[in-house]
Amino acid sequence: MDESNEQRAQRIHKLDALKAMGVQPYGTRFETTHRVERLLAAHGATAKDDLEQRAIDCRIAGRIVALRRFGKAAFASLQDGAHRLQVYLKKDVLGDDAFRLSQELDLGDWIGVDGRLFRTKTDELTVEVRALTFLSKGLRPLPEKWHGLTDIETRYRQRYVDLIANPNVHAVFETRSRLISGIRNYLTEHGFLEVETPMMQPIPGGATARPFATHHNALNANLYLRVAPELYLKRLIVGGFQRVFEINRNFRNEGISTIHNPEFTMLEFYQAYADYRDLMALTEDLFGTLARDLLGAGTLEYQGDVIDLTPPWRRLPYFEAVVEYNALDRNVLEDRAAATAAARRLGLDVPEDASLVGILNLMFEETVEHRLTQPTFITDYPTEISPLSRRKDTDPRLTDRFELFIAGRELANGFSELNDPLDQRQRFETQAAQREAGDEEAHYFDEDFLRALEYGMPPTAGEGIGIDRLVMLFTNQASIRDVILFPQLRPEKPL
RNA sequence: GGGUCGUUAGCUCAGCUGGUAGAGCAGCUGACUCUUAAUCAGCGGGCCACAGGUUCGAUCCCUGUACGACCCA
Repeated sequence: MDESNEQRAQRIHKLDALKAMGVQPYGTRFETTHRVERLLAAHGATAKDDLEQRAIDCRIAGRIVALRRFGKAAFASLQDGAHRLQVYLKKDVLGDDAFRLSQELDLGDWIGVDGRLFRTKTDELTVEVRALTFLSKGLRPLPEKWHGLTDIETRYRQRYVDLIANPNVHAVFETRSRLISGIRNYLTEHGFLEVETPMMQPIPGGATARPFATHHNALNANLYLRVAPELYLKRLIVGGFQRVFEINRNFRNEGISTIHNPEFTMLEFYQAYADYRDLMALTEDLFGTLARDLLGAGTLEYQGDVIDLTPPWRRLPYFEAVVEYNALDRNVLEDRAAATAAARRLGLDVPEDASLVGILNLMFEETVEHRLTQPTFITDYPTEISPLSRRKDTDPRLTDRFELFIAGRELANGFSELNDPLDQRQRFETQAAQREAGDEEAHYFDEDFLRALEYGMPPTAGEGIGIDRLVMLFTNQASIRDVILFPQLRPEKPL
C-alpha cells in the first residue's frame, strides 16, 4: 500500500501542531468512569428532562469515527468497542484552549472526555464535553463512513481496520469470546477439569488428517503440530482424571474453505464411566444453555433457516440415514453391487476398489450431510471409519459413536472410547496398512498410547466440538474466516 | 489442483466496439454554536495489481504472474 499518501502526510504535520499547543500526541493513562455500552444500557431510554435533573457526569474514552463541525461547536461520535456515543464540543463550555485542540481532531484519533449527559433537540443521548484529553493520533484515514470497509481481503489482512469500521464484526468476536467462556463455565460446573496437552507431538494422533511437520533443533527431533488432543486426554483418563477438557487449537495441513482454516479451535472433553448417549444429552443441554445465555432463545436463525435447539434432537443411525434420505432398498447395506449401483444412480463416482462401507460413506457425505439442517445426531458409525471408538455390543461392525450435524455441517463427534488395548492395536494396524498403501490421512501407530491403554482405561466417553463452526452458527456467519480474527491467507507482498 | 469472477484515489464505486481517468465520502482552504450520510463556496489527490504482447496509441483486447472471492476435487 501507498505509504506516502497525501492524507497521511497532512496528519504527520498535525503532530507538530499538537506539540505546539503543548499536547502530547501519544498520551498515557486515562481513567474512565464508564464504558459506552454501560452508559447506553443505563441511559439509552432516560428522558430528556430526567437526564437534566439527575445531572449525570461521566468520563469516557474512545476513537472519533464521525465528526460534524460548525464554527464554534462540533459533534463527534466516539467509538468504544462495538458501541458509539455522541459528544458535543462547544466553545463556550470547553474554553478557548480546549476548543482550539478540538479543531485539530481527525477521524481516527483517540480522545477522552469529561462531561455531562444530555439529550439534543433531536433526542440523541450526548455528552456535553467540559474537558478534552487527547490520547492518541491516527495517521491513516479511516474507511468511508457510509459503506465502511467491504474489501474482503483488506478486512482479513487488516482486521484492526475491519474492527474499527464494522462494529458488527466487533460484536461477532465478543460473542465468540462469551461463547467460549460459557463452555468453560458449563464444563467446570459439571466437574470437568481444564487441562493442557502438547500441541507439538512426536506422533500426531486422534484424527484422520494430514499434519504440519516441524523440527526441534536441540532435541534433533521431528515433531508435528497436533491434529487433535484426543490421545493425550485419554492418557489422562488412564492416569485417573475423571473428567477433563481442553479448548485450544488444532492444525490440519489441508485445504482452506468457508468451513476450514488450517488452525482451528476445538473443544474436547472426556468423561469416565459415561457412554456416548450421556454425551448426546450433555451436548443438547450445553447448546441449550449457551443459546439461552447468549441469544436469550431456544431457536436461532442461520443463513435463512430457523434452527430449533430444543431437545431432544433427532437420533438417526448412520446406515438408516443413507437409506432414508435416498429412499433406497435396505439391501444396499449388505450387497456391495447393489450399493455401487445405487451410488452411481445418485450420480456419484464410485472407485472400483471401494469397500461397501466406503461406498455407503460416500453416499452419506454426498447426499445426507448437507441436508441435516435441524440438529441431528447421526449414530452407530461403522467400525471401519471409527478407529478409536468402542464397538457396539450388539454389532461389532458398528460403534457407539455419533456425529452432530446442524445446518448441514458437522459440529461435533463423540463416542464411547475404545478401551480394549488389543482391539485398539488391531485398529492401528489396519490404519498403518492404509497409510502404507498411500492414505496420508490414516492414523499413525502410537505404541505409547497402547501402553497407556494396557494399564487400563475405565469406560469413558469423549467428544470434540468445533468451536469455530459453533460460533458461525451462533453469530449467523457464512464463512469460518468471519469468526477467526486473523484467518490464514497467503502472505502479503512486502509493504 | 481445476473452473468462474474480481483487482481503478485513503474508502465505496463508475469508466461507452481502444484516443493518457470520473463521482460520492474522506482530505485541504473559507463560512456556520443542536448536527447525525450536516450544509454552502473553492482546491488538491492516480504506477488504472504486476510483466509481456497486439496496436500509431492499451485502464479497456490477448498471454502470463501475484493476491482474493465463490464453486468443484
